[in-house]
Amino acid sequence: MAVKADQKETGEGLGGVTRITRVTLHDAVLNQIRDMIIEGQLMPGTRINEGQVGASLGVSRTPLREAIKTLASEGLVEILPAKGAVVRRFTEQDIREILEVLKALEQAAARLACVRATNAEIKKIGQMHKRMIDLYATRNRLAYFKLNQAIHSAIVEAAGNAVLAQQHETLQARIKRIRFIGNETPDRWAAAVAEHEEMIEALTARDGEKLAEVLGRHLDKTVDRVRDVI
Amino acid sequence: MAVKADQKETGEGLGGVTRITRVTLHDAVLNQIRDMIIEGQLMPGTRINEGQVGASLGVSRTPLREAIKTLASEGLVEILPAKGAVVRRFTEQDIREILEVLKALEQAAARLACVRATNAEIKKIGQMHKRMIDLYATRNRLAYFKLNQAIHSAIVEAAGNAVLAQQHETLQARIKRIRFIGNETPDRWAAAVAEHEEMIEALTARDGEKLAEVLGRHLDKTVDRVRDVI
DNA sequence: TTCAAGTATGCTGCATGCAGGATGCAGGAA
DNA sequence: TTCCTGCATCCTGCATGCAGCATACTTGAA
Repeated sequence: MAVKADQKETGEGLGGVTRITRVTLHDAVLNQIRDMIIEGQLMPGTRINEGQVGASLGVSRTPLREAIKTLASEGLVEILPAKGAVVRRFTEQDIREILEVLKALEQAAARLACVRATNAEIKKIGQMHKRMIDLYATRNRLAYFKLNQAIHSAIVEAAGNAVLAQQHETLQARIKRIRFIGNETPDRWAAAVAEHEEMIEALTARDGEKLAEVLGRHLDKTVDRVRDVI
Repeated sequence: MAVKADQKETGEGLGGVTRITRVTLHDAVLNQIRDMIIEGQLMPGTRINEGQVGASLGVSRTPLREAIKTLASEGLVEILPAKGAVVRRFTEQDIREILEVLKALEQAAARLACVRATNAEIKKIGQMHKRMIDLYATRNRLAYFKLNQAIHSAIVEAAGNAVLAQQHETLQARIKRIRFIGNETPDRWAAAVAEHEEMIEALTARDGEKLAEVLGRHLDKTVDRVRDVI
């Protein structure tokens, strides 16, 4: 299974000509492994054997090692000197801390987004919300989950702060898997949807404080939602 | 000039025996280069020639490249495919965004610290503040600056959230250099000191909201303090 | 049978080799 | 003179080789 070099548009040259982008193996491997961890193909505690993983990706150890170092700095893997890298396992304390920071970031984003977001952005988020409600109605859990995360990311992006968005994305990646497998009881799920409803109202009204407050509640509850899957 | 392998205490074995720590070249190089960037030995825009830098550190290209990848994910260097790595240059927009996030993080830390910090921690921060005042009195700019940063970090650490502290540290590193060379006019410097005074009062009173408010003001002003050095 | 020491294997950490692309310079044409 | 093209050099990206440590196994003794 070779790594597929995904294209990425980085602006254009003359007359709409798409500039060709070189994707280094390092980058390709990095994204691949990150996805494998998030999607649960590499479970927490799994040793990453450089020889094996490299071979299975059709890549030598060098770019793989570079990718692992990056993943370590993103907090997704842990490097044990002279022993190798393992997919990081998070304690309940870790989760609480991550959610606490995510809360701070999203609340800051909320206040900024209510000031800076364009009407188009707000409208788009509202539409995402509507689609999410549909998915809730049909209990399409996977699609619901993805759109849910996308909404949170969209709010953060609407704050117009790339650094904030990037930090948020990195932290969110750490616990994405755990959030997904967290068991959503029917009433908790309903409550989450209701909170989202409030969020959209606050955003539409550009009420930053209100939006921050709802997001805070929303994330506080997340701790309970994932507690039993650690 | 060989890389010195700095020791790091990672808990202790039996009877206070310091456990020997293996420092990989990757780590040593990483810390070395990070310091070189922060201390201005590697200026923004500088190309990092793997051959040269590796030779000057007495290290082969492999661990150096791994370190560079990590620095890139920390946002201190930029990797241009097939061209190499350059020390990242920050625009005024970048600085504003970073400070905005630092503000969010420090404000969150402020509220948490006022709840969770031990009296000993608060006392210690108060003492650091007193020492800083002395340094201000003697206009010892370098020492003042370092202690100033240490105080901010101490407040964040007092929040008892390792993830928060780590994110803060990483972001702070990005603009440490710029903050240092930012020209502190006498009145702006005095204002900063006065704000610090307020901060310590709020912290001692465990008034999280007040502390968050002062920190917010403090960081808002920082944009002005560094604007002209970009 | 159990424990310990010695041995063997495997894997990581690092160095180095090699190919391909990027940069700079020289030479020629307009 | 200026611009373009071809060439030489340099450097990055990746693969691979090698040494040393960690772990597992084996053998022997209590």
